[in-house]
Amino acid sequence: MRDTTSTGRPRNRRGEGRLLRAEIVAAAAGILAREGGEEAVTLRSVAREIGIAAPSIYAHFDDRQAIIDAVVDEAFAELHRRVTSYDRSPDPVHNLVAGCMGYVRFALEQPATYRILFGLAPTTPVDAETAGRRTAGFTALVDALTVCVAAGRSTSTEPFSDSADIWSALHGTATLRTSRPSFPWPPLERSVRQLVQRLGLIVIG
Amino acid sequence: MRDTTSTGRPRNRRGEGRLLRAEIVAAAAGILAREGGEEAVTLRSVAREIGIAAPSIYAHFDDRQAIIDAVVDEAFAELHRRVTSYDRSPDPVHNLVAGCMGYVRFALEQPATYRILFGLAPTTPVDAETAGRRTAGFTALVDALTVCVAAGRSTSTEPFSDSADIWSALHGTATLRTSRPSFPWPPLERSVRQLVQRLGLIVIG
DNA sequence: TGTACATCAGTGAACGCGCGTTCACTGATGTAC
DNA sequence: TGTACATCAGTGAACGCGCGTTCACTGATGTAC
Repeated sequence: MRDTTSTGRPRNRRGEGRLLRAEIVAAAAGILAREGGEEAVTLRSVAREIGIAAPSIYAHFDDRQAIIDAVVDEAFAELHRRVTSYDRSPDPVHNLVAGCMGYVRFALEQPATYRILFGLAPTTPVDAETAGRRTAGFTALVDALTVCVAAGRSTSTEPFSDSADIWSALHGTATLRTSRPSFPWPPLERSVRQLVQRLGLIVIG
Repeated sequence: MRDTTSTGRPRNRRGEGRLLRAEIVAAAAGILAREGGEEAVTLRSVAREIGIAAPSIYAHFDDRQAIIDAVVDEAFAELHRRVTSYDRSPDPVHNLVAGCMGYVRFALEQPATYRILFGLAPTTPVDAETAGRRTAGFTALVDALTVCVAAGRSTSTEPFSDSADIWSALHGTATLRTSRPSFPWPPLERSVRQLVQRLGLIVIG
């Protein structure tokens, strides 16, 4: 395994050096998803993937952790999309379940990516704006449950706490299935629907 | 940081070489719990902790992974104790909740240890006996819910599937709280009691 | 009771590996005059 | 239109580190005779 390739990629034109930054983040995200763990994302593995020399990365990132941070930011944005991109229904319960399904599906389809979001306590302290972006998914969940309460479709008296429990249950559903793929799990849709209905105190409409 | 210490531990007496095996497992478990990640358990860190030379470990373990495996086995046994060691009550719902609380408390008190049990898919294939020991906790949960059904305290018609969902929810409750310690979580007991009651279809007795 | 010897419980030095990071550099390309 | 030069987008070699693992070894201790 060589660090460099003779048939290397062509260098970017003048003024287009920033393009490499995006390539680095994309390569890191790819390695993470493919190899299954953050530790596989090294400066050298990223450089190898793109076909550049390892030190070239320092023009765009302070250190290895800065690459990971960029991947994390992108992944949070993608997760938020998955939680909020569904066809709106007049039925608020349907919308709530759809958002939750989006969450769980993301976590199951991209387990390694999901794991760097919620698998460990964040090592780097984050500013308020970043923290906001990182809890946007949860906020959407609370909102969706509150709409159900307002529409008389949930008897929850504490939507925030009940949403926190739903979030925990969704998180556990996705991660435990990832961890124990050969366990005889109930069908995913059944579990998610039931978790939401029972923990969200949904009444049949 | 040196590999060896001049004030090393005294070597074991003849015939007591196996004692070192237990010391190695205990040291590895300690490093794991203290450092928070499996990757901190290296042959050298374990040797340093005990005060032996790194190659001495090879008399007791084939390789690094074998140490981890031994720690995992011990941790599963400990988890099973935590799930089943509570004062039995005539109330089957109380027993069910007590077992679940034991599970979640173990996961919250020893997050790194819990993570090597359920944080990733097992890398080493396991024999049937080992697999059985590793699902003993879940079996206890199904049994406890089944007792509730028999006593008319649960209306669950699918205790196995509902137990799987409870397990997922407990897993998520513990791991997400570990991952997001500064989130305004509801009190732990409230969440666990409510997860069990709602997902287990518990009726007020 | 004395002694040669086998065995046990380790040690110490060395290896090759991939890693993050530093450093001095190179060669193409755009620009000022 | 030509040319000197600054800048940009990287490169290549090297560093020290901790790691897993191999190897030949050592010194205390129990045991056979």
